[in-house]
Amino acid sequence: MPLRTSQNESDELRKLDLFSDMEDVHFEALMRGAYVQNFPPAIELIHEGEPSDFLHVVLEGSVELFAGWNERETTMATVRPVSTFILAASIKDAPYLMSARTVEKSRIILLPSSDVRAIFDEDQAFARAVVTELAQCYRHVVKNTKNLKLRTSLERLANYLIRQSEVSAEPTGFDLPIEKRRLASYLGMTPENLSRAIKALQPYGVTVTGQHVSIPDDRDLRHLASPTPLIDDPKH
Amino acid sequence: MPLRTSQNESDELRKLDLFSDMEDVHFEALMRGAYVQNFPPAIELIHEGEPSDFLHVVLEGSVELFAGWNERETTMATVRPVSTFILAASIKDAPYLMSARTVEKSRIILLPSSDVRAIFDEDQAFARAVVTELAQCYRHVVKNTKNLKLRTSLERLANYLIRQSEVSAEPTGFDLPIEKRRLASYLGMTPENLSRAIKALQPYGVTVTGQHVSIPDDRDLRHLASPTPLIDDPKH
DNA sequence: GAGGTTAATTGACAAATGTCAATTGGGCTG
DNA sequence: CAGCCCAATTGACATTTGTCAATTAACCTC
Repeated sequence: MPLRTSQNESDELRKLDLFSDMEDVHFEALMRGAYVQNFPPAIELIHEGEPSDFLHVVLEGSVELFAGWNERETTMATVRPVSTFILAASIKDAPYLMSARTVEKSRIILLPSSDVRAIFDEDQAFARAVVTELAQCYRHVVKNTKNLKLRTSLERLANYLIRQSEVSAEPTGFDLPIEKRRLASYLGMTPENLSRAIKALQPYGVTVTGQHVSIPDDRDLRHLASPTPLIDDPKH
Repeated sequence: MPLRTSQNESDELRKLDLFSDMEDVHFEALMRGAYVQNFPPAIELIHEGEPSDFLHVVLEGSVELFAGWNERETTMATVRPVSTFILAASIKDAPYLMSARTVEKSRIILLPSSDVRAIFDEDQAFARAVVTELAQCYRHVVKNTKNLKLRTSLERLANYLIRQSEVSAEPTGFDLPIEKRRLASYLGMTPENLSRAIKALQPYGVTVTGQHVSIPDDRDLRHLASPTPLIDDPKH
């Protein structure tokens, strides 16, 4: 049963760059039309090809964006709190190019796309924030394309691990944020190949135990990986 | 030597969706600050990692967008008249993620990015057109990623040829719009592999002679390719 | 703690694709 | 028209990655 958002949840949403500069009256109108819902794992929230009736925001849990073709499927991204996904389809009233399903129990806000578009037409600050968000999404996917076309699967894994290590900034290592079979799919390889690639990175200082990764000395790994902000840094 | 744009060229630019709803006074201001220049083939217009000082518009000729990493290079897109490229970097004042070079002799308009951003802040219709353009660019790259991850190189070529055949709508076939080695790179394979893939498609009704492609009966090809608008249709 | 289920690893082999070099074809210039 | 240069094709082989199946590991429920 869909519920209205609590004050706390509205505040969480307000903090997002996308909504933070929106006029109060517009934000309140958006919240009045919003639903919040809990979903169990493995529930498909949207399906590629369908019209985008809502703009979704992940408040808790996580959501996998994936795409399929001819019985094949690939993971395109994982969405974590607090963030939206597939803004482009909502804003332009175009069909979804990707599907989405919950990875774990998740709490999602659904904002009617028609409300979002109406405010977009009225609120200049929101329009600008939409542009920023779309530009960032676009740049992110361009980097992903470069990663896929320019690097082998071993190089993609190496760079991924370096990136995650930098983000966690823990000297004892970090936990992979998703299951290995999904990580494999995201990186454009099979689970078997990921397993072999993880093993192949051991001589470069990488130790993986279950979900835990530690890289006490990453110099060799960095030499193999050759990270560049033009591919690997989401903020660049 | 950079020249100012002629009335004819301004008119060409005005016709673009990106600029067509811009207020006259803003468009005129943009044109006053614009340069137009002829470039011979193989000239690098922009380099990845560099700041985006100009928004470029291709009036004549063609421009290849490409990216490199560790001595490797890949073709990301080909830009034809009349259109812009890499709007996201200009609008957000971010470094270019791709380089661009002329494929043939080309006539390019250069619009100072600072002028573009200033008008973006002022002109609501232009801001909306920017959103449309960015959403389209984003969706295009997502389809490209799906193509790369979900399909083999043979399938990518098959779908590319079907797409080009539909666009040309000529019963006698069409000419490939770019050189084969660049097409190979764009589709994510080596020139040798493209050559073999072209050969492998002959039993499916594909005949290639130099740049000319004819597909008198495309039923078998379509069966192999399984085209879908969610990957292959730029307007979907 | 046992049993069941799913994820991950491993082995063996197949397929797809890349690399390198030689040859052929096409286009351009003098 | 000849010569040169570059694009494309082809052959042989290497590498990367996928597929399939078996085994092991991990997690969850009763």
